[in-house]
Amino acid sequence: MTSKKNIRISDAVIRRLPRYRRCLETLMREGIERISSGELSDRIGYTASQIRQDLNNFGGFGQQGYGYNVQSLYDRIGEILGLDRKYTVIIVGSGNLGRALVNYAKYQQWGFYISALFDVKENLIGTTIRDIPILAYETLPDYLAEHSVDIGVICTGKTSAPEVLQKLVDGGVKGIWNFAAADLVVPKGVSIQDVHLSDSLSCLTYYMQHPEDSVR
Amino acid sequence: MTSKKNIRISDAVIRRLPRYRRCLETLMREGIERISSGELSDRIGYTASQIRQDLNNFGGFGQQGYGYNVQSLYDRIGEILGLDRKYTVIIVGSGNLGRALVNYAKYQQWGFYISALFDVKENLIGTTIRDIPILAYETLPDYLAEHSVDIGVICTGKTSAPEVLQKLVDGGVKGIWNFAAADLVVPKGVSIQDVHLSDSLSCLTYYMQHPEDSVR
DNA sequence: TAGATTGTTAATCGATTAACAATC
DNA sequence: TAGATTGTTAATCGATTAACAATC
Repeated sequence: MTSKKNIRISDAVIRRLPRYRRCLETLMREGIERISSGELSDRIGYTASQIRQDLNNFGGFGQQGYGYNVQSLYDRIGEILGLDRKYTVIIVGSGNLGRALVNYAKYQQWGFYISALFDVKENLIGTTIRDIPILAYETLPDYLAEHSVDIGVICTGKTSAPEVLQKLVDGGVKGIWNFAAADLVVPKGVSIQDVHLSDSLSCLTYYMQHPEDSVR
Repeated sequence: MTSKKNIRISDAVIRRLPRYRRCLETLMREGIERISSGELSDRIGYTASQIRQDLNNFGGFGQQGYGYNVQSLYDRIGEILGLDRKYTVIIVGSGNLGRALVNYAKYQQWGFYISALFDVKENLIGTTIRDIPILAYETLPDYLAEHSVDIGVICTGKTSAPEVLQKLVDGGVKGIWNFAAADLVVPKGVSIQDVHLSDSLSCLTYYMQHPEDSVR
C-alpha cells in the first residue's frame, strides 16, 4: 500500500491510524459491517472531514452513499501500517522493562517474534525468559551477522543507548524501538520510535497543574 | 509558574518541554552555564526561533546579549512541568508492566511515590514488590477514601480500563497514566496521558515500510 | 559603547475544517 | 431515481519560521 500521489504523509496522520484501527476492531466485535465518516467521528472524536482526508491520503476506501466497509477498512489500515507481515525482534537490556515486553505475549500474536534478549549481566546470560534466550551483549554483532533482525528494542539506560543503537544499525536492523531517555539520531533508511515514559509522565504533571490547557 | 497571558499553551509546546529539560540536564553535567537559543538549536534540532517562542510562552527566561542560564532554565522548566513537588501514585494491575514501573526506582528519586498496587489475583494480594503492598482491587474505593492519591496508573487490560478509570476518578484521583490500549474519556479537572505501546510499534512498522515519510 | 542575543511582531507554511460536486 | 455519503477543492485556523527592534 503506497500513498496515492507522491506526497509525504504527515506524522499527525500516521499517529491517528492505529486509533482508527482500534475503533474499527471494536466495531467488528460489535458486528457492525459498515460505517460513515460521520458515525466514526461520533465515536472517535475527530471530525468527519478529517477522517475522510486522512483516509484519502492512501486511496479511496469508501463508497459514496454507503460509507466504509468496516472489515475492509480495518484490513487496509493494517496493511498501511505494515501489520500484515511478520517481524523478528530482539531486545537489548533484560531489565524489568525488557522482561515486561517479552512477557506481553500479545506481541507474538500480532506477528512480532522476539528471538533473543541481550544483556551484560553475567548471571543472566544463558538463562531464558519464556524460552527466549538471554545472550551476552558482546555477541550482539555476531548474532546480527547470522540472523536477520527487523526490529531492535533498546531497553538499556540512556548512557549505553547510543552505543547499542550503533551496533544495531551496523548489524542491519532497520527499525528501532527506543525506551531509553536518550535523543538518538538514526541514519537514513533506519526508522526509530521513542517511548519516553518520563516525558509522558512530565506532560501528565504539567496538565495536572494546568488543567485549563487540556484539549477536549 | 503560570502562562504569561491567558493564552492556552498548545500540546506541541508542552511535549517539547521535557526534551528541553533533558538537553539542559546534559549541559549541566558538561559544566556549561549559559546557552543561547542558537546553540540549543544545534543540539536539539528545533529552530532557535521556535525555542524562543516556546520559552516565551511562560515568561522571559533569557537575557539579551547573554542567552539563557542553564541551571535556572532547567529549574524553571521543572517548575512549569510540575516536577518541583511530590506525587503519590498507585498502580492498578500488577502484571509485568506494573511491576516494571515499580522496579524502575528512578521514579522515587523524581518525587513519585508509589504507595500501593492493586490486583484481582488472589495469590498476589498480600504480597509486596519492593516493600510496596499489592492490595485487593475491590478495596480500591476504600483505599482512595482514606489516602490522598495524586496519580493512578492503569496497567490492566483494555476491557477493565474504563471501570478502573471510573473508580479512580470517583476516588478523587486527578491524574491518570494509562497503559491500557483503550481510548478513555476523563471528566473536566482530571488529566490523562496515554502510553499506547502498540500504537508506537505500529508507527514504527509504518515508517519501516515508508522511510521516505520520516521527518528528518 | 559595540556586539550579541533575546522577546515579539509579522510572514509563511502546513494542518484542519468547511463546502460541494461526483457518484454510488 | 432520490438520498446519502464520499472524494476533493477551497477556506480557515494554528503553528512554525523569519525578521528586527529592544536591551543586556
